Amino acid sequence: MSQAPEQAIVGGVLEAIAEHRLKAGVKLGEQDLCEIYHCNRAHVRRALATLEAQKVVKLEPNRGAFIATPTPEEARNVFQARRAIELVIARNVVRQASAEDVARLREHVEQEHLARQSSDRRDAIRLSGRFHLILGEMCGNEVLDEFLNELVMRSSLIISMYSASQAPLCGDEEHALIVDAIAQGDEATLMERIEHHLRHLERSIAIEPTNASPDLKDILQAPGR
Amino acid sequence: MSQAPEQAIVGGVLEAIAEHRLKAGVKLGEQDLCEIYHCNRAHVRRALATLEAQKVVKLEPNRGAFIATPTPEEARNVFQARRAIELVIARNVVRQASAEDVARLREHVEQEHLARQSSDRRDAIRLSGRFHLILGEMCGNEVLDEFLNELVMRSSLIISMYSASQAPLCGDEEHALIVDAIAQGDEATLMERIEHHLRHLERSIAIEPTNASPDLKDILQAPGR
DNA sequence: CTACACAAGATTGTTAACAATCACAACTGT
DNA sequence: ACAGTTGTGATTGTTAACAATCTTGTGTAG
Repeated sequence: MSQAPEQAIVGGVLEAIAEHRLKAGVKLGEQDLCEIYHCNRAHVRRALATLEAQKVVKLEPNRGAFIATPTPEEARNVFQARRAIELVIARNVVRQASAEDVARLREHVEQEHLARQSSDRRDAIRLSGRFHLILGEMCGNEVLDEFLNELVMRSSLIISMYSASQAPLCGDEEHALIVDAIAQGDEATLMERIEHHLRHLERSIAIEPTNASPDLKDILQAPGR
Repeated sequence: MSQAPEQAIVGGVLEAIAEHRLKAGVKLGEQDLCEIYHCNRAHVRRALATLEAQKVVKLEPNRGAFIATPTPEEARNVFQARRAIELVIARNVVRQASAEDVARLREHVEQEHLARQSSDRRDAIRLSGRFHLILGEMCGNEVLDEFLNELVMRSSLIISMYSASQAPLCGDEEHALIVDAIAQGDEATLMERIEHHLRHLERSIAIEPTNASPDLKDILQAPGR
């Protein structure tokens, strides 16, 4: 089977969520997706099944597919799971990080800094979440990496749903401090910083759902695609 | 949309894996599944997409769907992830378990004991894995519970793939000792026992793939379905 | 103005048919 | 006997069409 259309749809939806272009509760109409991705409905329906298995989308019988809307309890569960996973990932990273790994992380933090200064908010959001995903890639355990990917995506939905104003970014210096601890091989400090960072992120989210129903075509066909 | 056929297929496959009736590498033909579950191919293809998203099945273009075959590295990653997840779950359980929870766990351990004595191996296997899933249900965090479900399922595949002889069950008394620690609210002991138990299970698996290609109809239409 | 009923269009659910690809058996040549 | 080629049937990939359900707009009554 050719999975190209399915992969394009799944990847496009996940990316739009990561960049906060696609919000919780938005309806993903089958025909809309067919037109956006130029494919047959069978591909769309399969991609939606995949997205549902990944907790990205909720399929409602006879009504269609909607981006998931996490409850407050689910939000708390996601952040607890994140702390569990990211602490293990961090431990793996600090134990095996090479000089190249550290340089890559520093480079990424620098890019975050530049994106903030250039007021490119979408880029800053993407890079902010991406920092955590790079740690997952480096930890040497693909299972943990996959879980982290799912948790970061679900965090994105939670953030876009429960942030009254603009989505909060990770603290300005917190990523840099995390990289410092990795570079120094200081496991205890690293764990503290990761825990502090994630609790800080969780506290920065107020429980206020925002409402939005933007144009699907604009979102999924973002500039640069 | 009516998800009944899709759910039946996904549930049936997962259950067959948990009971070691369905082994790593087995081909799941679309037409076979249509006949077994009396549904149209569209349902089968969607269920297979779901199973792939859950890492249960690997879809190969133009060749079909095969039960996943974890590599040795993946096996190690799964067990490391399991230790990370199950330790957090255990901590949650010991902090919030009620008297009813403890009674439920003791009842379950007793059932495991009876299944072992009655030589009902399939039941013993199912109950053995189920003990861990009950802890997940009790931990009050559905995200962790979902991850645990996936990890236990993948462990089942690893066990059925890498065990040269009969699938090892969890140690005879280890579950009972875990329940004791929960009953006594002894968090430190519980964590030790969980860690020891999981490392014991991991060590009991030899890296010897077994080969089998049994009849799909017999497996998915097990007695009692 | 509000509430209810009905109809029409939109959307999702389902199926069957055809196209494309692969696996395997049979045949041929060395 | 073994290796290579070809053909056939099986299986997967894809599409379109029809059925079923839902949503929305319009009309009517109070």
